[in-house]
Amino acid sequence: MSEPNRKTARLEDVARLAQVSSATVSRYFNSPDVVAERTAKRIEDAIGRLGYVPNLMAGGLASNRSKLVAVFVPEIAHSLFNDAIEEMVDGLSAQGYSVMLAMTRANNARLSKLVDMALGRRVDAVILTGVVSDRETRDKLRSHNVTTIETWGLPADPIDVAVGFSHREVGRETARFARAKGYNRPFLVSASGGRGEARRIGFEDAWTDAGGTKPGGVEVSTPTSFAQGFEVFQTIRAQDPMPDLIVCASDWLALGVLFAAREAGLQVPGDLAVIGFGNLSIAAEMRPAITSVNIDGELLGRQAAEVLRRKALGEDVPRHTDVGFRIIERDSA
Amino acid sequence: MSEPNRKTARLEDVARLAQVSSATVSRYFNSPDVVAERTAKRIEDAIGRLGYVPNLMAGGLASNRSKLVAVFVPEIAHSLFNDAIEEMVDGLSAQGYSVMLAMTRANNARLSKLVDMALGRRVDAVILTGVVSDRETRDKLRSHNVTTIETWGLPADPIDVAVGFSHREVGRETARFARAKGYNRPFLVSASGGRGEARRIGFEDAWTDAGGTKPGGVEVSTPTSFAQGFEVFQTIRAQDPMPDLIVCASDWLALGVLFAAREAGLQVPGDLAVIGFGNLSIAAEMRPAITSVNIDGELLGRQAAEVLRRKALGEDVPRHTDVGFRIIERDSA
DNA sequence: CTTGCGAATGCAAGGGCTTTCATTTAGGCA
DNA sequence: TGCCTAAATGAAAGCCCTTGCATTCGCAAG
Repeated sequence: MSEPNRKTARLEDVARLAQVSSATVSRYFNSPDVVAERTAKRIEDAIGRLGYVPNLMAGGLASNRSKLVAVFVPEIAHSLFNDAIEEMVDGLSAQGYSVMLAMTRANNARLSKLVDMALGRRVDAVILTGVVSDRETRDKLRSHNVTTIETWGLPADPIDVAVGFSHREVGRETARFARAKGYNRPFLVSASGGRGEARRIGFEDAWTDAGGTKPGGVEVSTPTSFAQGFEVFQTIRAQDPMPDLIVCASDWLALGVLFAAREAGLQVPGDLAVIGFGNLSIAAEMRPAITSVNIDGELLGRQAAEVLRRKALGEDVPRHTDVGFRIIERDSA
Repeated sequence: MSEPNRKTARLEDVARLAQVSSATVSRYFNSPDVVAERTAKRIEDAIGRLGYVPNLMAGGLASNRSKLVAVFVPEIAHSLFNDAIEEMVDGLSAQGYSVMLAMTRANNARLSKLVDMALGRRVDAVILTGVVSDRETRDKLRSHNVTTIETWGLPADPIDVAVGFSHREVGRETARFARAKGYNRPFLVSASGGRGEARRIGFEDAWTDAGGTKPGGVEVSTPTSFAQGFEVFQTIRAQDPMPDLIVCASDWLALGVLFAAREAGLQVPGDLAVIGFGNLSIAAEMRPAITSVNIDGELLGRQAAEVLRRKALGEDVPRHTDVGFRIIERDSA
């Protein structure tokens, strides 16, 4: 930092200044406990004087470990995953991993290109969050033998390992909750795609198993939005008899429904109850606060990081890890 | 993909199979136009057969260009920047850059650590989006001589270059807009921190310059939220005379204010008008749709990518690029 | 003052690519 | 056919680290 170094400092420069070999400096970074304390001091000093920052590309090349993780998401602008991702990124950073974020835009051609980029950087792991992968991509990931963590869902046949929760079970549990709270005419606003359907089916199953009649519903396209909730309310309104509980595929939808309901002069939950999904912070902030399903993003991130750690040590890792979910009861249902 | 290769294929393996030197294969990837068509065909074929994916770490090491860009943001969960980031990531991907996303959590110690990580990976550029950097970090970025793009704001003395817009001018323009629309008693819900203040001051200046009396206001902490808007409405309500226009530091705030106003039985914009900032998609979806200030995230991303391109060619780049902004007039004001 | 042994360090061979410079090839023209 | 030039390709020297193995050091025990 103080030296007017023409080029960026290298390991060897540090070594020379600290009067050790570059191997020792390398060890200082990668296995500090093996370096004598006095030596470490000298090295630290040299690093500071030179403003040295290790070249992780060279390191990765030599060690064949990149300390890079690619996280794939469909999008970030209006994503339900953001909270979870945020916590996941935190967890990974804490373990020294850098995170490459890639947006697939629910587009398989893009996904494939981005996977190539990730593989090209020899990422230590690929994390797919709510991403639907096509056969080709799955094969590529498998054949390249990279740790792949599918998360959010909990697919029966994961590419490598899955850390998530059962959407089917979310549906079931929601039905039980609804029943316990005494609702009689639930209406499902479900999202298109495997996970949304799984929740719908789970709800329907548990509901009819418990003696209810198959609930009405409507399917909306992902990503779900506030506006969709707004619109859907018109459909709901037209039902006769009107439902007494709207189970939404996302908090955005719930917000829209709730808003439209209030505008129409309905009391929530008095005239119409609403349940969301995702537990976005706005669910808690809204008045009435929205009952929603929470996924523990932090736990998810920690488990993902844990999987990486164990894989790195060559340990066996279960193919499925269920992190569960929790219905957060608030005012709206 | 078909060959049972024990290790991942290397450039040399491709070269051997295609009966060319590895230099030629390298050229096939990096300057395709220089490779004869017949040769290219053979190489493509070999790549396909081996399922070869170039090792970007090795490439980066050799070329001293990583094709990696680090994007720093304070957070992603409830960020105003998400739309812009999304578009920026798209723009950079299109140019072959991978994006490393780092969250600073508005914490300088974290920022510093993350900057080290980025520098360690020898990123081609660092993009700071709405990130406030301390002196130490600025110095480090400067001394490491990495292209640094500060964006969202337009600081007077950027670390390297800035691509953004003037928050002061947003404030001014909003005041002009308010005046033109005939509002008389604006009230500012401003965000703490340099950018929020700049907008407030801009508004106040333009408003008083035009003969208005200094508008009332309240400052809220970032990140701004729906709940804050909700709360702030109570303060607004207590004003006598009540303001006729609430200028909010974010669409979240605007949404909260609007919601609270509706609950209180006020007509928007009849009894109370609201302006947001950020033009989140929910601003357009809301009923009444919220008048907001739009930043062209795509343009921002394109300009950032353009700066990288020109810097890479050794061209001079202006230290400031103003991408402007636009007030989107909708129903709420 | 040896000897032995673990702890600390050094040596040197890669890791997979890019790029400069040199060489070969192909094509056009006399 | 022969020569010249441009296009295409090849050879090899790095880029900056990590790590297995060899060596040295320091110190306790004999």
